[in-house]
Amino acid sequence: MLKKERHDFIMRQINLHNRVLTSDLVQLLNVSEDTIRRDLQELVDENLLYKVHGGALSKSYHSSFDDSTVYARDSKIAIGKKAVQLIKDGMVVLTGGGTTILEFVKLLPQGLSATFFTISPLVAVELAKYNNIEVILIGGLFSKNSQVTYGGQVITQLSEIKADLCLMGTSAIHPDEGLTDTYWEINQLKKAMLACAKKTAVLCISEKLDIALRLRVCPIESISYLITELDLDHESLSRYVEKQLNIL
Amino acid sequence: MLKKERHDFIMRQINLHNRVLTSDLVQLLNVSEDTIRRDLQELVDENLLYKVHGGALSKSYHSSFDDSTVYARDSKIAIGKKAVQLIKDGMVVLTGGGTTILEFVKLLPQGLSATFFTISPLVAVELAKYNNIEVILIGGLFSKNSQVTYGGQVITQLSEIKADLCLMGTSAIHPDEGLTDTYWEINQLKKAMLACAKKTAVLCISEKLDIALRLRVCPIESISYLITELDLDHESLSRYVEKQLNIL
DNA sequence: TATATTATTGCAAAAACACGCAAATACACG
DNA sequence: CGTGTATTTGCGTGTTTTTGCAATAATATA
Repeated sequence: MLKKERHDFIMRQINLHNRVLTSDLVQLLNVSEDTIRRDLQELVDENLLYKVHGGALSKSYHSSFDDSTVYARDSKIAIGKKAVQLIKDGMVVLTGGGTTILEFVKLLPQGLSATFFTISPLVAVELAKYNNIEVILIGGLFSKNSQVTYGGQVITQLSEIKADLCLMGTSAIHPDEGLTDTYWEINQLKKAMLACAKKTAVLCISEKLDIALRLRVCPIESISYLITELDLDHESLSRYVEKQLNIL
Repeated sequence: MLKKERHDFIMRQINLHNRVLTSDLVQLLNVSEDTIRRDLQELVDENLLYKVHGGALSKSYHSSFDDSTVYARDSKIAIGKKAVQLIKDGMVVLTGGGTTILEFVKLLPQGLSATFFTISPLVAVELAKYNNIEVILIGGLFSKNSQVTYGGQVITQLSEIKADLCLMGTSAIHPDEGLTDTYWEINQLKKAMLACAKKTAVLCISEKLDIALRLRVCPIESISYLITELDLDHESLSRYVEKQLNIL
């Protein structure tokens, strides 16, 4: 088996299970521990996974608890500031959940008059602090992990909305694979959100760039704006610039 | 399970419940006490939590004074404790919003398995901390004052629900006038909530007794339980006892 | 205060790791 | 084709990390 094949295999395992054990890979791929270790190290160097004692973890897995702490808050604020520029008086905006979106909401100008649909209770509460923003919370099953509403009812309601702009956080974005996700329900949800907005902005801290997970939400071309904390000319973004994406 | 995964698991528990017990973690993660203790120590070193005798506490728990600023919190906790007695496994419960309900939710037993419908985002977030509770957030326009969803869409959705018990806070209750309210929309909302539950419990701190406002929600007879922080034989309750109300 | 629970410390075994080295293989170029 | 170079892989060695155990100390709860 070629090295590249092993690497691909490892990445597939990672995206499938969010983690791999060195010992498992030794058995599955039938090579020595050292080889696996070297493979993992090389993948780390390519910024594709996260190495820990005993194996490796998906970079996006990282987010599961980071979301609830104030992880990378500065970056998120930087992203929020950029996102605010997209919002104009009178707009109808649809937002997802997550801490990045929450930071964005906190940065909105006080006088803004707009209509916000959201699937995140916390975002709704934060939006309610603005007098001239009308807030509509889209109801349904409430996800304990991602703290947003989801399920059939949400998707039905989304289909009745026509928004000017959809703002969503992301678990993974990749220049070729586009937006991807791990959970089926969240995947469906994001698709529905995309479908009901004229334009979509993806808020994404840089460490989630260049990651592809199991389920495809949409190709990169379906996204109108990509907002990261990086400068436009940062090399990590070059592959996205090529794709004609509007990058803030 | 990898060490990093354990750490993430612990942090998730901490962020969810604001605290963890060492002994619980030992069982959940199936490792020795020493390992858990070392894990906690490492997380302390990373400045992610506080360690105390018996377990650990969330850092943000200490810095957020939200709890202590709740008006008449002791009374509300007393009410919450009584209300918890009404909840049994397998129930379908509908709740309104407000700080009293929120305190009640925090007092639910960990293992409870039930379905909760709610119009309050904050209640939904709090309920999501219980693994075996299914949470359905009823969506619609979001009220900046009362922090609950309201309006036609909410009422439509409520009409499709059949709950065993409805728990609501109240702005005013009076032995002759029953439940009353000031705002038309909230009034409509409460009527709809009452209509879809077999029984209704009203959570009410004593200072809201014997008050009648402009708009009538329902006569006192439509209420199944009245829960206050007072003892059953307190004189303020005598007029309600006469009305055959179940008083806790 | 007495008792049970929880912490701390040091230790040892097992597992995982890093490093250098050498054999095998693939590649480049005259 | 032959020779020199680079890459890949596995092995041996010593080191580090992780984990559980036991003995002792500290702390809660009655």
